[in-house]
Amino acid sequence: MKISPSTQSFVLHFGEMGSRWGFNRTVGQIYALIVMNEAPLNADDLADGLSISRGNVSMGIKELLSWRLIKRQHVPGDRKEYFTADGSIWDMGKKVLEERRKRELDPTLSLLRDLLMREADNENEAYALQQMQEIHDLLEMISQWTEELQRMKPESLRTLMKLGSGVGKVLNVIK
Amino acid sequence: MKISPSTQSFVLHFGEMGSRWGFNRTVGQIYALIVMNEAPLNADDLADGLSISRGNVSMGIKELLSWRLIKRQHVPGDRKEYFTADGSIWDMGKKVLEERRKRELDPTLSLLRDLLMREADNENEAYALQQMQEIHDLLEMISQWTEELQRMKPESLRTLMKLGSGVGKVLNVIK
DNA sequence: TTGAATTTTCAATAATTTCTGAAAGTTTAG
DNA sequence: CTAAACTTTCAGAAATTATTGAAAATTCAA
Repeated sequence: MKISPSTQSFVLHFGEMGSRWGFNRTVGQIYALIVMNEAPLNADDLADGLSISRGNVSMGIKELLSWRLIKRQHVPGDRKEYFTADGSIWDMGKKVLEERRKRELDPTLSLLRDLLMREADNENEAYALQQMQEIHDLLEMISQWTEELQRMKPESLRTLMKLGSGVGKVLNVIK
Repeated sequence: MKISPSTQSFVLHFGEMGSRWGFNRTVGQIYALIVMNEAPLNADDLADGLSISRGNVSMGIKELLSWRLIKRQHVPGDRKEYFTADGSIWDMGKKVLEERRKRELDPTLSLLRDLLMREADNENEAYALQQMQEIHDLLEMISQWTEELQRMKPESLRTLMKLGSGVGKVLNVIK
């Protein structure tokens, strides 16, 4: 397992960022290393490459499998388990969004809907409920957009990417 | 500072979620409490209401001011400093997105651009660079959409919200 | 000015999260 | 079957992050 300097930099950086996307530094690094390698990697490659314990790798792999970001891959003639990225970069984006929707957005929406069933019995509470309603509507919209992205084909994505700063035009079409 | 049960539930939940949005539990709770109250609150209200120390409130306020999510408000006849939410719920969403873009997306894009300047001197590295390019393009697109949302007027937002599940139609217009 | 009211800072401590590595569990070649 | 190869688990240790509260700094009324 030799790691090129640029992969090294990327892996380290991705680890730091990972914590913002719902998994910890090590999990982020493991994923980055797998994504940067076309060839499947095994747990020892990962432990060596990242200088972390074998047990830590096992936990990380479990987590990444639960996000469906990596998949097991059998390498003929080797008894070890190997792993590769599950899907394209675009798939990665979709899965992270989807998973976060399930873990964060849905529970919050569910709580808000509960709270919004209640009647306000004073002015302060009325204000609070009104604010909750606005938050609910905003999150609901984000949730719907997220769902929509899931259904989007990679071709549409490519068109969307090429739009570049023309992205604004699309939103203007709406009104 | 009496807190209604529904506000209480919301504040606690928002605190937990807050950690996903770039600030910690306490900061999330402070913000939620301020948002739920039309009347400005002072540091003691917050410390009491959330059962946290005065020092912790001070740190939290500093953080929220740096995100421009709350603003100081002078209450005539009182020497204490008071705080209210800075902007609408929609503004809150925009600010959080914008701040995260600056803190997370921009540094990552900058690193990727650096790394992508290099020449691959073997097949593995070529593959890694290709993956980095795709990640770059995806993040660049997200960054542009985020920027676009900043410029969007609240009226367009309202239209967008009303679209509901019709959101998909809009994306189809693109291709 | 002065000093009481208020806010901020920050070292010490507490709470939480992550990581290790040995032991237990599982799989498979022979 | 057996045992070596490999993986997973998990209790304790280490590292990180959050919180307190007393002291220092600031603000402002008198």
